[in-house]
Amino acid sequence: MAKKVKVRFAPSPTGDLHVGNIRTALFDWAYARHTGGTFLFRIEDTDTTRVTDEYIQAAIDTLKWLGLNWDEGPEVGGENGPYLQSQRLDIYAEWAQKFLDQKDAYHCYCTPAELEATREAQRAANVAPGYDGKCRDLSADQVAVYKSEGREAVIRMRMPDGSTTFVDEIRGEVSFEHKFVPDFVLVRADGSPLYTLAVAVDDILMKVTHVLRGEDLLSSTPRQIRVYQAMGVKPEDFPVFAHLPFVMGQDNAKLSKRNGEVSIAWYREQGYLPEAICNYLALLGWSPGDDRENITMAELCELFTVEKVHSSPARFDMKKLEAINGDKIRALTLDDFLKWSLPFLTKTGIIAGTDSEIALVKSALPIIQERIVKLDEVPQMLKFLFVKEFAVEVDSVSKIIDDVSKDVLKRSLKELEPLSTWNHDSIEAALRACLIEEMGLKPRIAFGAVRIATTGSTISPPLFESMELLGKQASLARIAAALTL
RNA sequence: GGCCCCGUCGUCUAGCGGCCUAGGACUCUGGCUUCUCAAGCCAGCUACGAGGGUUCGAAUCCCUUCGGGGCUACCA
Repeated sequence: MAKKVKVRFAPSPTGDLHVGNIRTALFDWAYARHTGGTFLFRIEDTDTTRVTDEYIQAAIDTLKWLGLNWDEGPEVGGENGPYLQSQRLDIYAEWAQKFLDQKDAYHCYCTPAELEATREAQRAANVAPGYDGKCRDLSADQVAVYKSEGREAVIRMRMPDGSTTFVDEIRGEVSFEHKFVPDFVLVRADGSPLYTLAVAVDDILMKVTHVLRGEDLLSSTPRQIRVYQAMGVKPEDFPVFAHLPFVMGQDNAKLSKRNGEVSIAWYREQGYLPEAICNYLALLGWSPGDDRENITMAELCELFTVEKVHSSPARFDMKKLEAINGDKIRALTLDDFLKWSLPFLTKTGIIAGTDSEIALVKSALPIIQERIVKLDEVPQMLKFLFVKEFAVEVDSVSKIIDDVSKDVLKRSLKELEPLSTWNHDSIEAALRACLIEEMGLKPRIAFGAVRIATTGSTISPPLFESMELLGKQASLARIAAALTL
């Protein structure tokens, strides 16, 4: 019987989680859910100079916001914790000592300057750069000399001769000659562990069965496998590796701050829905195999297999994300749309959040739902319903001060004033009768003037519905005011 | 430089030897609809990096080449 799948997402929060990280997290999560396995979330904070508590918290919040819930990890705990590597230092130290005792690893006293000089020479000589194994077999005397010089040692893993071959679930069999995989550092001179040590130890100790991660880690896999071997793990117990293709920016370089907005926090502020982000990201490097593109989280879990993941990198396309976000917004129920919209309305000060305001927003949302792509457009769309001191946009004023417009507005006022029933049907019937039929105007001319007068802009939600929501009193007052411009 | 990965429309992709005069989606262009903006509908543009093989037949298999990317840290 196959082992129960356990997939881990293990970011190193040296900044806000970005699009690439999230795509990896999404695939990890989807694979775990698809297989009925466990999704483990681990924080790789061994580089204390770059990881901050704020970034760690932000990573946790982002995953939660996206709905990528984890079964083991920060906040939820689990039997293989702790899940912050900074809290597991003693574990790594123990293993490092064991490797030392087994002679799989050794102390290296070379200074950074010496290592740099070696690399320079190798480069100049056109040979593979990397540690030359100088400290592999130091005698006690030599060690004593180094120590007397005040040198501090790092712990290096000894790479034996030969090669490492493993099967990558996405790329097939991959092989590395050890002469191109130099002895690597496990523990810094200050005693702190490096990624190379911590990642391998944790994946084994936390019983991870599948490692789905970015392809930048592909060439570090032989090192990871070397640590498994030193730990005494049998090959059949190694995790399965699958290296996901990159998400690239417009300029065909790995996505970074330079080539586009990559922080998920930014997308959140712009009004993208988590489901849209996940749907779009799912399509970057993966497809269900048919023409389906609108995929829910539940469907993703059902359909996701590593087999369908690409081996080639994908370019991030904001336009397509926007299109999907628009689709997702249109598919929202009214209550959900309201829930997502409210924060944008209050944040911009359009509404304070009173019950009556919320009720008006709720009745107005249906008429804007199909005309926005992002939630941050909601305030602009509904502003006219809430502004205390209404004014026509400066650019639009000139369009309603001509004689025709004045006539339209005067006539509208006269026709609307006696209306006893104020709804979009009655408003439309009244305005059509007088402006289109009697005055013989083109609808876009006639209604355009009324639109500017009542909503303040040439662009608005449907006019009659807008006027209904605005109310008779305010509508008429605005038309009257427009006549004085 | 060395090692490794990758290569279908502008972009994301379908395709796993004949169903391909290469399908879908986004973008773009034109049109329809229309009270603005959208949405919706219709149409159009545009791709198998190149060169060799293998085969009756190749986007699909092999080789070479070109191009892109990653790694080459006491980062991850």
